Parts: sequence; structure tokens; C-alpha cells
Amino acid sequence: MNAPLRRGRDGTATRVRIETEALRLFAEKGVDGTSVRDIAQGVGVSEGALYRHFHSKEELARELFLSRYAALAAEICAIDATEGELDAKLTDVVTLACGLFDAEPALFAYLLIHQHDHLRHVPEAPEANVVAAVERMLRRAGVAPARAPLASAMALGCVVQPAVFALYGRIEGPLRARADVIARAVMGVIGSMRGG
Amino acid sequence: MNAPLRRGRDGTATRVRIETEALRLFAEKGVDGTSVRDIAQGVGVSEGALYRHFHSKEELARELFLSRYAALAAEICAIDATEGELDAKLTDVVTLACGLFDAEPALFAYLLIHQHDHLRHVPEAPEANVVAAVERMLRRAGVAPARAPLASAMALGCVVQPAVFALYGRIEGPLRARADVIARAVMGVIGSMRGG
DNA sequence: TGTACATCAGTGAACGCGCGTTCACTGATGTAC
DNA sequence: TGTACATCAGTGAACGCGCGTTCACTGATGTAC
Repeated sequence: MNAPLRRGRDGTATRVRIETEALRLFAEKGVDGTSVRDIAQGVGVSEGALYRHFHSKEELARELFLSRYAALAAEICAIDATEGELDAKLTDVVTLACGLFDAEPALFAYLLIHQHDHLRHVPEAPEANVVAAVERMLRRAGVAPARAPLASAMALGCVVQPAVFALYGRIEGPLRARADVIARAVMGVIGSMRGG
Repeated sequence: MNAPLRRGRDGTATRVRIETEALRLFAEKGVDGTSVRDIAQGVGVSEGALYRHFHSKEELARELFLSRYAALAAEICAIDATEGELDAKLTDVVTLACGLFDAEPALFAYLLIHQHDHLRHVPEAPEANVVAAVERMLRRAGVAPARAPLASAMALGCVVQPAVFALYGRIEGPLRARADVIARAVMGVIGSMRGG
């Protein structure tokens, strides 16, 4: 296979700028609160230009969500693929998530707030699906398959809900500083389900 | 004080029907996905009639959220006011939440999905604020005030996230059937923060 | 009890605005030979 | 190397649609006396 023929101008940079600006605006004002005009104006292109890169505003929003969500899932899979005990992996995953929240709060907020618009379109593959990635990690570590969904839900909840609190100022400072405490709580949750 | 003078027709029943239909539609299609026309048609009144009861669509959405959210908070406060150990209270609160999810999934979904539209307008009083109610319960039970926000967050996460999973079919059956397992996990979370 | 009046829930048509999207066009850039 | 051509990112004006909201009006019902 040859590389695809590229003629005319290269729009890759513009596409990236559209994604960056859209993510920023979507996180700040919501998808419905952000118009195609807002995005185009922020990027400094015409509205029509957006439709060279995305078929619709909805596709843009979905693509942003799915790609970022998949990137996070892939990182969790990478941690799962390392040697080590479950506890160490859980600490790594919690630390990863807290670090992402601190480094890119707008991205994290977008994933959190708009999950319900897109969750039904997330593929089941652990490499693209945060929930599936966590579930597989727990099953591989010996959690009974029948209990894995609930265990994953509560483990995720122990990370997601503190992030929501941080978003609303109920929890202060970088979440990374709380990662160890959160990880210990997650271990407690898993432990409570492994025994009984 | 006298009861307010009531003349002309009584619109209370219509108001209730508007709220019921709006909640149903908001939960099913989202607030932005539901038009004032949809609601009016569902109720069987004109669009103008809605504005006799609510100043705007936004006010309707907010009033629905705040009142239902406050009702849940008040129930948690009532449990907190009973005699008993923290563990028993936590089990009661978890059971309450699971029961609400099973009984009124549309209401629960509305509270979950649209929390970010309204959370900034929730008063801080525990009687109207689920988070504040849980935080106070934990503090009263001896959780260090500095740790109460994070402990509350994770405890809530252990209930909220399973509900999200149930909404998307990742967890089956009534959530009530899992209440004991969830409650035990929540106790584990609180325990992990009380010691260290 | 009868009648004049005030109130107000509900009507239905209309409003204008902002939205997502379209499209004929421009011009920059790479390819063919 | 020079030139004709194909491609395609980006323009900018326009489109129509559906939205939330308004408003003059109707008529049912309760109050005053």
C-alpha cells in the first residue's frame, strides 16, 4: 500500500486546532452551549471549514469523546500489562487518573459531564473502553467474573466522584496528592468483594 | 396570616402534570432534546400554559432538579437522625438510594445526568443537599472533618457509579439486591480513612 | 339568592433569533509529462 | 525546467428550521354585596 496521494493544501494542523478549541469550549460551556460559530471563531476559520474535517457538530463531539476515552483506556491496559500485584496496578491507575485530572481538567470535565451522550457508542474492547479495561484487570487478578462489574463500578466511583467534587471545589488542591488515599480505599472495596 | 386568596380556576393539577411529563421527557431525551412544545403536547395543554407555572424552561428544569434532589437529601437526614451505629445508617442510606433507583429510574437518571447543570445552585443545607447530608453524617460519626469531603465523595461514588452501570445494562437486576454488598464496600472505604 | 365584577388558567397564533448546515467559489499546492 | 491540470482546504453568504417566548384574548370560577 502506498501512502495516500496528498494534493492541495494540508489541513491536518487546522483539524488539530479545531479539536483543541472545540474541547476547550465543550468543557467550558457544554456542547449545546457551544455553537459551530463559536468554534470557528476561536480557531480563526470560517464555519464551512469545520465541515471539511467533520461531517457534523455531533460527529466532532463524539470523535473527541471516543478518542480521549480510548486513550485513557489504553493507558490502563498498559498498566495492566506490567508485572506486579493488583494493589500496585490499582495505585498506578488511580495515580494516572488523578494526574490526568490535574493536568487537563477541561478534558476530564468533558469526559465526565458528557459521558452520557456517548457511552452507548463506546466499543467493548478494553483498549478503547475504560470500564472494560478496569473489569478485565480485576478479572485477571482473580475477582469472580460475576462480581467484576459491580467491583469495577465501585472502584471507578471512588475515583470519578472525588474528581466531580474537585470540579465543584468541594475537594481542594491537586488530586494527585490524594491518590494514595484513594488507592487504599479502592483496595478496600475490592477486598470487601473478594472474601465474602 | 390568611391563606392566599384563590380566585379563578385552580391550576395546581396542571402544574403537577407539567412537572411529571417534563421529568419523564427530560430523563428520556435530555433537557436540550426536549422542547417546550413536546412537554405541552404530552400534557395536553398549549405552550403558553407552561408559562403560567414556570418563568422559563430553564426554571422548570432547575426546579425539578432541586426539589427532587432536596427530597433525597431530606430522607438521608432523616436516617441520620435515628439512633444507631454508622454502619447501620450507611446500610439504610445505600438501601434508600438503590430502592429509589429501582422505583424511579427516570428520576434517578435525570438527577445523575443533569447534575452538572444545577449543582452550582444547590444550597449548602444538608436538608437540601445530598452531599452535605452525607458529609454531616460522616462527621457526626467521627470521621475527621478534613477527611470528610473525600470520604463522602468515595462513599457516594460507590453508589452512584453502580447506578450508572445499571443504567447502561452493565449491571443487571434490581440494585436493591446489591445494597448489602455496596453498603459493605462503603464501610470499607470509610474504615480505610478512619484508621490512617 | 342574584348579579356584577375580579382573577387567573389556559389558548393559539405569531414573533424573531440563533442554530447547524450547504454550496458555489477561490486559490494554494502538488503531480504529470 | 515550465506549464497545464487536479485536488482540496478554506471562504463567506445564505438557507430554512425549530426553538423559547410573548401576548391579546377567552371563559370558568370565586367573591362582594
